[in-house]
Amino acid sequence: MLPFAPLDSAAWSERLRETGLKSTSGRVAALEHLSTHPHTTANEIHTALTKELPALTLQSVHNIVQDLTAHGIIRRIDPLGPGGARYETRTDDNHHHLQCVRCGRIEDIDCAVGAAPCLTPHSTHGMRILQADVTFRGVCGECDKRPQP
Amino acid sequence: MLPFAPLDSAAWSERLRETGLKSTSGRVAALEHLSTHPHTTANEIHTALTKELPALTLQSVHNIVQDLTAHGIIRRIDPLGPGGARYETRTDDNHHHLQCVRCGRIEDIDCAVGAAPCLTPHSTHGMRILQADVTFRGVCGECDKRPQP
DNA sequence: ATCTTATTTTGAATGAATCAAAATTGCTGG
DNA sequence: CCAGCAATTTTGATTCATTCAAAATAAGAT
Repeated sequence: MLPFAPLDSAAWSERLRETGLKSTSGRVAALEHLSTHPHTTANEIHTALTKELPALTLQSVHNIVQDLTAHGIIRRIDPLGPGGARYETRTDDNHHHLQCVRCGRIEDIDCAVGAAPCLTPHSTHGMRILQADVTFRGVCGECDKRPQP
Repeated sequence: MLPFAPLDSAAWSERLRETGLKSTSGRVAALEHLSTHPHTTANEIHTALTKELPALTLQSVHNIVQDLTAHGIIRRIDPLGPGGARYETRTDDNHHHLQCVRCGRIEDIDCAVGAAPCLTPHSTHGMRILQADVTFRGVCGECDKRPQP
């Protein structure tokens, strides 16, 4: 079970309108997919939605994730390594990530503190700190069983 | 003053050979540039070195940063937003980053704990944690003065 | 000095993301 | 319910970062 129940399409529509954005089938479908499949790329979203929305183009998916990111409805992450940007719908809970250094898999992990910023640096270089992004790197169970290549 | 004195070219040559890599002018120049200009892209390295090494191609710089990363001599970071991968020579001190959300500038910041992992998550999803990557996001002094666009 | 092999160059190709203009769709007010 | 405006998507092309393969070169060992 996900820590946050994924919203249904009506709820996503409402959220879009509240934010001043139009509710379109592409946006709602992308949000539904992202909430059940976190950390997916624009490409993966497009592939997944092409069955129910054959007309939706990859460029539109790029537009969608960019617009939604700019309005704070989704969050962009740029994981280490190849593969491009990934997106997620959990934006306000200050959660963190676990990434396997072998297979690249990403998992969510709740923040111990909860509120952002959950850490504060010693010296800030004159910067006003808003939040701390934490990514734990390690080796996942699957990859740990397998001998290294 | 940098927290770690940048190595001179002889020292970088030695470090390369110790690692089992050949010491080439491109690699040494890239390492010298990276140690004095942290968080630069392959493109920026190439542009900076083109004066002293006109024959060095961008593809070679990509080869170089990839090889050096694979051997742990430099570290790759993928900052949020556009612009591609960046690299740095500080690999063993478990330091963290500050990134301005407006201009994208990145600064180094020493880790409070020092040894990796400096944080441990509550639930690990069965993953063996090696280190914690922390990036503080905020608004730098420069951008805070300027009114928002 | 030469030989072996790693590295760089050359030239081309891929993949992610962006841009501009035309077509379409959602939503507002009549 | 229909018309009209504006936001959004599509279409088509382009840019940028990165990778690939084969040929040329240079580093370091013998």
